[in-house]
Amino acid sequence: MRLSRYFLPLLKENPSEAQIVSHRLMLRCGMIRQEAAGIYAWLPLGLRVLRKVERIVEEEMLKAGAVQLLMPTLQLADLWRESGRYDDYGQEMLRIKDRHERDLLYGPTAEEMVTDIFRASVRSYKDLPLNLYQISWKFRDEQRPRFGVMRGREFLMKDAYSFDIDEPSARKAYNRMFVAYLNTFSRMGLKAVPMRADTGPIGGDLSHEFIILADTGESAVFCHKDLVDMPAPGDDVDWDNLQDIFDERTSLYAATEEMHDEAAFGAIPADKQLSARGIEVGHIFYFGEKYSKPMKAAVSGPDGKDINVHMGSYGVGVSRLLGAIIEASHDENGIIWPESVAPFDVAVVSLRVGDAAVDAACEQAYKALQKAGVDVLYNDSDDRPGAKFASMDLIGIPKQLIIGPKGLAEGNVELKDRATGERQVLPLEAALAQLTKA
RNA sequence: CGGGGCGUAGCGCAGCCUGGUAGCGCGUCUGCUUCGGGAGCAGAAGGCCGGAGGUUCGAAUCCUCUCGCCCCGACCA
Repeated sequence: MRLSRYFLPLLKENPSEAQIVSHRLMLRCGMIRQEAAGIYAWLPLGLRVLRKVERIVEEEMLKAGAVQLLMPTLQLADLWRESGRYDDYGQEMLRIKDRHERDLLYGPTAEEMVTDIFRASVRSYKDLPLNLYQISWKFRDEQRPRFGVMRGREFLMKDAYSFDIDEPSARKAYNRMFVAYLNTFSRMGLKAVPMRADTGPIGGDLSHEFIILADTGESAVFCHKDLVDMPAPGDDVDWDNLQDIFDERTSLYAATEEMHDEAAFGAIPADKQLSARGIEVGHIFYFGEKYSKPMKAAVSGPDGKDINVHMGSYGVGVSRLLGAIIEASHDENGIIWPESVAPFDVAVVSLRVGDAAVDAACEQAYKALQKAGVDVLYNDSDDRPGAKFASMDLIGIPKQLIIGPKGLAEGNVELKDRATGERQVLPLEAALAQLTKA
């Protein structure tokens, strides 16, 4: 992508409404634009990151055996009357009437609809276990949206729903999501700690929140310090037998404020007690027959009798994750994107647009990187060098290939690492070899 | 939903108290000179001062009502 043909509306000054660093940086980088309280347009740079985060979520869901579908954002109220939640949900649910005066709602979640889809097509226990998920826009009419995409009213959520024949099988499904979540967040450079959590209006009796520790987090959390740096389990696991991993991660104390037990926390050795704030990026629930029973989602068991399916649901705040990643990875100059979610892998920075040698070297680099499948942003704007350095640092591209007349005269370019600040001076070919070898 | 604050140029703000031709910085456009960490000079464009009523000869400024946004709490992925 040539910057001169791109849409990247950077802000030099901090917008006054943005209080936390991720919100400020997302606005300054031209990733998002607020259209109403808690409602944002995703500008090209923000959308690129959102898509990369989505892709990681999709890949990890696939490994865990979940199947992607896409349900409508508008749902019929009648479906929610079946489960009883139409009246329970309150004003957070955006209610709409169509031209025939039918009650609709903009989905804040989709347990009812996925259960409806399930019960229409699945009749036999032999089709289980099943996990259906989607990544789609949700709307919750929050009383007080804030902090940019961290608490929007409209937000992108991955929501998965598991269907099993009985509780032991459902717990295995729960464990698969538990492990998939640890791997997902780890790939984004985040340290997520699973914590015992309240189930809220989703219902049920087993629930964990995945928390990123950050001073700007909205929740007060308490946990054993050893959980924070515990590495993710990775892909090389037995997906049908994850109980040991689950037990390892849940035997140490970790709870959100609502579930906090001061006595149990106090029993942790003092130097291992961690009381902090956190950002909730994922939340998983097991709730058994809460929906399958009232909505009559049953399958025939081995003995021919109908059995209500045992369900769980599993959410990841995809748009919120962008805020969490930035909170976890930035410095005074801007965002430091982990390579896995960076909007571009490499920025080719021309220090003298119009200089024949510089232009030729930049074009050569741009084409070679594109050909190698590298996401490259070619900064061919006629800004002065200082302005380019500042803006490329601001938007946090992991590698900057800096090409200017002085270096070229000696046969060299400069390769800069955004995270470490480390710079190498080397010939263009060597730099390209490094950038394309991965 | 309780409490507080703010709406003036794309962004950040001053002007309002004490009514009298709407300003500053950044950005944008033109030209010239520049060019390795947010350049300099010269010129230019851009605002029904959130909206509606009212008071007044005259309202960004005073009064009333509205809409929107932000912050603190309560609530929530």
